Amino acid sequence: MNGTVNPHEHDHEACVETALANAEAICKGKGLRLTAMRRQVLELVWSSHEPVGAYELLDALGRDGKRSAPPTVYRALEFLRDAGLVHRLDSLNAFVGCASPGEAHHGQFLICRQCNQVIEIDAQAISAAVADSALACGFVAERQTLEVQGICAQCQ
Amino acid sequence: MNGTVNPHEHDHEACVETALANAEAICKGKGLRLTAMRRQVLELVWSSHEPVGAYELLDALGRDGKRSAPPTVYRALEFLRDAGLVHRLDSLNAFVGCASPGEAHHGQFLICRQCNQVIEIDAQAISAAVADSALACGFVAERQTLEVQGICAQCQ
DNA sequence: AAATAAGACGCTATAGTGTAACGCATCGGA
DNA sequence: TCCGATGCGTTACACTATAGCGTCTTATTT
Repeated sequence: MNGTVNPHEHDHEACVETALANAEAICKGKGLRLTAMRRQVLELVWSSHEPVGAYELLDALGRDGKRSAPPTVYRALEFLRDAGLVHRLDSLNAFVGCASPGEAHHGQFLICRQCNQVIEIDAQAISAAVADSALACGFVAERQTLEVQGICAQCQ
Repeated sequence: MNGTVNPHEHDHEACVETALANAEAICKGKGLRLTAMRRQVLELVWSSHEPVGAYELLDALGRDGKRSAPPTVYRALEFLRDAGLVHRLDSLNAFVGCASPGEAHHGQFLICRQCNQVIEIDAQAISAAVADSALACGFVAERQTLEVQGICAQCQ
C-alpha cells in the first residue's frame, strides 16, 4: 500500500503501477470485477495527485477516439469508490486515488491551493479527537471527512 | 452567540430571533448591509437546523408571490457566508446557519442521517490535532472543514 | 455445449447545482 | 442634488450528476 505520499518527491510511474496492482489484488480478493473501463478510469484518476473532475475524465477517455457519456464514468467512479480505491473531495467535486486502499480509514485530505495536489493522511489523533467530541454530544459518528485547504511544503 | 445547540431541545423561535439579532449586530459592526433579501434568506436558513438547499430557499422565497431567480439566492448566500453567518455543507450541497457568528472558528459539523439535523461544534482538540498533523507534513493549514455523518443522541 | 441469469456498458434524456453578464434601481456620501 | 457604489432582477448558460432502457458480455448452471 502506498501510505502517505509526498506528491512532489516520488517516482510517480511506480506510484501508479503500485496503485493498479493494489487494485487488481483487492478486487480479486473481494471477488469484484476490475473491468477494462474501470481500470482505465482508475489509471486516469491516478495520472496525477491533483483531484480530477468526472467530466475531465470523460474528456480524457474520449481522447482515444471513442467518446463516452457521463453515466459511463460515473458508474466506474461509483464502483471504484465502493471498492475503496478512490475518494471524492466534496469541496471540489473531484476525485483522487486512495492512498491506502484495503485499509480501513477516514477521509483526511490536505489540499494545496497553489499546486492543487492532495495529500491523504490518516491521523489517529484526529479521528480520535473527532470520535471524542462527537460522543460528548451523544453523537455516534459513522463516517468522518476532513478537507484542509492550505499550502503544501513545496509551495511555501 | 448561540454556541453548540442541541436542535431537539431548545426554543427554536428564540433561537431564530437570536440569530437574526446577532446578524444585525455583526453587520452593523462590520459596516455590512443586511438588506431585506439577505435577512429573509438568513431567516429561511434558520427555519430549522436541517441544511437547506439553495433551490429550496428559492422555492420558499417564491411562496409569497414573487418568484426569484437563482442568482438572487446565491448572492444572498455568498454575502451571508462572507459575513460568517452561514456555512455550506459540501457533502450535501446545502446551507446551515452558523452557531457562533462573529467568533473565529473552523467548520465542524455532526450530521444526523436519521433526522438530518446538524450540530455545529468547535472542538479545539480537533483543530489542534489537524494543525499538528498538517504541520507534520510541512503543510500550512488555512481552512479546515470536517463533516461527520452519524446518528444524533435523540435518534438512537 | 446450450441455456440462463446477473452484471456491465452504451445511449438518450433530464435533473440538480451554480455562475456570467447586463441593466436598472437604490442607497449613501460628497 | 449629484454621483459612485452596491444590490437586485433577468436571461442565458455551464457544470455536475442520475434515471431508465436496451444490448452485450460474463459466469454459472444444466
